[in-house]
Amino acid sequence: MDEQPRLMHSHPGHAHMHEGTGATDGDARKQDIGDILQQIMTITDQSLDEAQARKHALNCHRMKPALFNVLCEVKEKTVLSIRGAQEEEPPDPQLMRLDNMLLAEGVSGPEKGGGSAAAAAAAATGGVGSDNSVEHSDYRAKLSQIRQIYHTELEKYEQACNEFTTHVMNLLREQSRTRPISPKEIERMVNIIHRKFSSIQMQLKQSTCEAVMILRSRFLDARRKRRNFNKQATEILNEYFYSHLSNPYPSEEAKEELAKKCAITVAQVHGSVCSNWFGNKRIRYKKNIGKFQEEANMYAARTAVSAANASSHGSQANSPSTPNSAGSAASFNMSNSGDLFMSVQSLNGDSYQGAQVGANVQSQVDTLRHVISQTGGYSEGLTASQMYSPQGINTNGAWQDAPTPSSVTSPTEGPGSVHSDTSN
DNA sequence: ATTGATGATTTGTC
DNA sequence: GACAAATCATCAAT
Repeated sequence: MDEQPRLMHSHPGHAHMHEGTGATDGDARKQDIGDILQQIMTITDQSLDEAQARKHALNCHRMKPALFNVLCEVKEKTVLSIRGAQEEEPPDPQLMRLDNMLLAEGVSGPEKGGGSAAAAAAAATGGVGSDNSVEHSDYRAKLSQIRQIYHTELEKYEQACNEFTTHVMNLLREQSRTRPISPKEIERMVNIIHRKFSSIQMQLKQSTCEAVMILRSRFLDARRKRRNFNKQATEILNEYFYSHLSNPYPSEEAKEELAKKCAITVAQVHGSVCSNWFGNKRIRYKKNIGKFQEEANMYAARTAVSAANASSHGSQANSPSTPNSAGSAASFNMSNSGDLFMSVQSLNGDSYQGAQVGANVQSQVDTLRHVISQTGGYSEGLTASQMYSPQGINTNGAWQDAPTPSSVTSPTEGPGSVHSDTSN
C-alpha cells in the first residue's frame, strides 16, 4: 500500500507535460482499488451484522410485497413443471440386498449380545471342542467389532444428515421470507439430502458387507479345515456303528449322546457331526466292506465281550473265566442266535419294557451276529440267510439290501485284497 | 510330492 | 428334513 507514494515520487521529473492529468487519474483509480480491497478484507466482518441489516432493509422495503407476489407467480409456473418431473423412486434393490445381507449376518438387526454371550457360556461350560469354540468366538469377536464400527459410523452419518437437514431447512425457511418457497420444495430438498446421505450409507454398507465376507472366508469357510477326531471319539462312534450294524442310524438322542460322549467340537450342533460321521461311515462301509472287516471284527468282538459280561449278570450263567471274544461268541451256535434274535423281536414288539432294554439287547444281537458270522464263516451263504431275516429286524430296507456283513467275506481273506474294488 | 484316510459339503432323491 | 452318493479339501503317513 505504501508503495504507491514512493512509486510516484521516485520519478518526479520524468513526465513533465502530462504530469497533471496522468497523475491524478491514476491516483484515483488506485485509490478505488484500494477501497475495494479494503472492503473485501472486511467483508467477513460485515456479512454478519451488516447483511442482516440489509436483509432487514430489504424486507421492509415498500416494493417488497409486490416483488414477492411477482416471484410467487413465476414460481407457480415453474413448480408445475418441476412437479411433473419429480417422481417417487422405488427402494434401491442393491441397497435392499445389502440390508438383507447385513441383517442375515447379524451386523444390523437387533442386538444379540446376550444371546452370543449365552452361547459362549454354553460352549465353555459344555467343555467341548475348545479349539473350535475358540475359533468361533474369535469370529464372533471380529464380527461384533465390525458391527460396532458399522453402527457408530451409521450413527455418525445419521447425525450429520440430521444436522445438515435442519441447517438447510432453517436456511430455506429464512429465505422463504424473501423468496417464495413451498413446503413441498423444502421436502424435496430434504429428500435430496437424504438421498445423498443414503448413498454414503450404502458405501458404508457395501464396505461392511465386504468386511464380513472376508471374515467369513477366513473363519467360517475355514470350517472346511478338517480336524480329525481323536482316537477316543472315533472309537466311541465305531463302537456304536458296529454294534448297530444292522441299522446304523442313530436317533437324535443317540446322536446327541454320542456327540457329548465324543466331546467333539462345538460343531456338534444338532448332532450334525455325528450325522456326517455316520453318513460317511455307512457309505464307505457299504462301498468296501472288505476293507472294514478287520475293524468290524475288532469292535464286534469288543462289544461282544461287554455284552456277554453284562448278560452274565443275569440269568445267563456265563463263566467270567474267559473274557475272550471268540470264546463267548463261539459259544452261541446258529440256532441259539436265531432264538435270541426271535426273542428280541418279540421283546421289542410286545413289551413296554423300555426302549433301552430292547435297544441294548438288539445291539448285542447285532454284535453277536457279526461275530458269529465271522467265526462260523465256513458255512457261508446258507448260515447267513438262515441266521436272521433282515427284513424283520430293520425298518430300513436300503441298508440291509446292501451286502450284509456276514455274507460277504470271511475274515481270513477279508481285509487285504478281497474285492477288486473298481468302485474306488 | 504322493497317496490313502477322513471330515465336510454339495447334489439329487424320497 | 433325512439320507445316499459324489465330491471337495485337508490331514498324515510315506
